Amino acid sequence: MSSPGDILDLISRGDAGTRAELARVTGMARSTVAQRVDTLIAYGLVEEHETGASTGGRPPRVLRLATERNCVVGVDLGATHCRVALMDIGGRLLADREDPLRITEGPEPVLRHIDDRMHELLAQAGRPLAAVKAIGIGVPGPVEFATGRPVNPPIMPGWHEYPIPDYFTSRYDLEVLVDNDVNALALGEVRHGSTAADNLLFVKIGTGIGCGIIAGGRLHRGAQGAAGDIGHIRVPGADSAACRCGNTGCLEAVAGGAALAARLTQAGVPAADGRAVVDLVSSGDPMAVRLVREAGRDIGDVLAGLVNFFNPEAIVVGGVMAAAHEHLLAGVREVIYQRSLPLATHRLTVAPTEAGEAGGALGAGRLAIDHVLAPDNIDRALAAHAAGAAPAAR
Amino acid sequence: MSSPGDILDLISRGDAGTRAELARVTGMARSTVAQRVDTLIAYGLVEEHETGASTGGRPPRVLRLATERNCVVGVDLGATHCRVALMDIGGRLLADREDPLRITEGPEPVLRHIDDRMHELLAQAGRPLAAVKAIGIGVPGPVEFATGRPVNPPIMPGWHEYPIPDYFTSRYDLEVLVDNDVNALALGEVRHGSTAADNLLFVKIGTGIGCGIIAGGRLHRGAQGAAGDIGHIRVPGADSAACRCGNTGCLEAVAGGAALAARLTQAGVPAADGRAVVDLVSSGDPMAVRLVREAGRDIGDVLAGLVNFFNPEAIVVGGVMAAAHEHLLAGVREVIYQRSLPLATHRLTVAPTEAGEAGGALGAGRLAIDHVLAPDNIDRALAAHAAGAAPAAR
DNA sequence: CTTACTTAGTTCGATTTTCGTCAAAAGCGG
DNA sequence: CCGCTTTTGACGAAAATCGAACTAAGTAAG
Repeated sequence: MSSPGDILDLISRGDAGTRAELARVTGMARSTVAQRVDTLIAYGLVEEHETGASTGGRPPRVLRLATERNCVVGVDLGATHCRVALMDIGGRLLADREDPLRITEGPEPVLRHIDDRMHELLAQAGRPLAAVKAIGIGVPGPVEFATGRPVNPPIMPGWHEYPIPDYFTSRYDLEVLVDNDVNALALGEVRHGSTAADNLLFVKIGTGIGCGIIAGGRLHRGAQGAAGDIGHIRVPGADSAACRCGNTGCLEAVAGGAALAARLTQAGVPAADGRAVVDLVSSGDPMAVRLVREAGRDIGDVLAGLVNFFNPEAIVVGGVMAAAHEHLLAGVREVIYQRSLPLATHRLTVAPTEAGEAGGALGAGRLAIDHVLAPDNIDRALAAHAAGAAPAAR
Repeated sequence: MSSPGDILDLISRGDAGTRAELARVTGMARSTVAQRVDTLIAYGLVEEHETGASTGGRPPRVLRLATERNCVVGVDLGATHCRVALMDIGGRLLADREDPLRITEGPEPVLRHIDDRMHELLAQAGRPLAAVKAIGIGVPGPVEFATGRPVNPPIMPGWHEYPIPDYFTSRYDLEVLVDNDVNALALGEVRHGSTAADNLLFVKIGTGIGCGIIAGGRLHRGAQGAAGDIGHIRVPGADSAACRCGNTGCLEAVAGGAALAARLTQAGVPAADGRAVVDLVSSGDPMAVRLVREAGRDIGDVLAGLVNFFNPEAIVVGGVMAAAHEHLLAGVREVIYQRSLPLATHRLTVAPTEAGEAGGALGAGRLAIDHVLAPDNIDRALAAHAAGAAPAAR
């Protein structure tokens, strides 16, 4: 028994593109499938496109997601930037834009900025506001996902407990998902990129270090939504490094972008931040290269433990520092393959992210898409639609 | 729309115990619920028991799992022991028995032993063989769960790729689930014990150290079924300890039962194995106490990292060494609360397991029960039953 | 160009499933 | 004993689903 939501799921995943195929895959009668499809078309989620290639008989009519009328907005909020992306529910990027923006300015100005950019992008892409079904936002700090409230975020003063979704839901008829930025990145990697993995770690190495976790095909957020905070795991042999968290020997204090910049500066090679370090590496500065490779080994040390514990099939590295991935990954791989168990590393891939600059925003958009297209939510929406339409028709 | 399987799920979880309650919970018509229940009763999975207490009107008839006719067998295989437990599908222990048995003897003798014990326990409990719907087996090594084949298990020579389920499925009409022993323990803790947690780590500290992972309410096995192998994570400041895995500084080489026994012996207090260490601790030997507490700190060091990464709501400690849990847990807690982030430790509980000696077998049994009662499997079984019965009746 | 064949989609009556109401059952309280 | 409440079973009504027949739209062979 497949509900309309399940049908839509098959269409959106590309598992079935025509009525006949849907009938074969679900095992339901063709007439029933046709009726389900009609419902979805009437509701505006599915469209009939061109007729496909014949396989010896009447050519099928291809079904597609109604990408013209259904979009989402993905937002990547960083400490000093804000990227907003407009995507259709097929996952295609329609338009995006990045601006410098200090998250420390507080919720209202930042959310107003997002709001403005959303309208700009909609105008640019020629889509109406009503086409936006959901907004996904990735923020650089812990969030209670269910309510969309940041929880004591270290680098987001003024955001603690702020109900981010309310800003938009009080103005527009759409849904808002707020999550940690690394979770968005991880989701984007498995659902948008080509890395098909049910168990994946997305390691973001920027100023700090964080990790998005896909466990059994689903995002793992942990009990308090604090999962993935690997920046403060202790690195063997680095007890002298003091971390902003108050402890010593944290991974972030050893291999984070800020830490590398500081160490490089101290060694006589001035570097303002992580990006500066990356630039030095690109230009072949031997000291910077050595430091980054060493950082890779430190990160690898922590990841080796996590590989034993979690047994992922892929580790994807992103973030500012990942731009220097040849040297960084060399160090990471070196230690992982040395320290992790053969069974766990046997088929493990360690690779840089394929998503570019817009990765975070695309991942956040994917979060929104997954929510909009979730079979349960579709069925609920259709039921509400039918209940609202039927009495009005009488 | 709740299928018969879902109905059974509600009954087995205790969420609804009468037809009226089921109707309220599922939102389906009472007549529909009654029909579903009839199906389950006819199939022999549910029984009507005594009438419950009236709440002012006709007293309801209480529905229960048909525990008389449906049992499972849970098996805990250790390096040197084999515990077999007979449970009903309600999770109640009917009979169990433990024998010394070297797993190195190889698959056939060991499985024959299990087979014999199963029949003994059945006779003892007065249940027919046909009542056994599934067997769950926890083994001390990595297993490909889907096929029930061990994968290069270090302490199980001769078991590599051996198809354990076949031994039983070729003889009897039942299903066999084989998993790592720590996974069984973890499952037993959340489903059998009182620790209700969607994200839990069960840390087994015996000769070696392993960890069962519950992520989002489900067992996390990882890509190769190798997840939870925390015994070979590197402990900061222990690089001198050589491990049997070939590396140095592994947790197991520092805090495992075998390592502790060796260190204690070296210090002039002879101890044969982990259990001997525990005995010494119980008798108040100061050296042993100090060592165990130190081991707790080392384990805590690794767990602190995993708490940051995984953000569980509970850590449960079991295994031989956990018998000395006052001192062990003191060390574990000490380091975790010092090194993990406040948000992650805020509501974290660290406690010894409540399951006793039979924990492993009970957990393995729970694995079998969960499989038997899984809504999808129930619906499949009912469909097959109906398809087989209907044509015969004509 | 026609004809046979194949596959896709639609229509509509038959069947099955589910619902909702009604009545009977079974206890409580006065 | 009688009204009240709650549970359960029964049965006709309503809805969902199926399946077969039919139409549509192509390919391939002669």
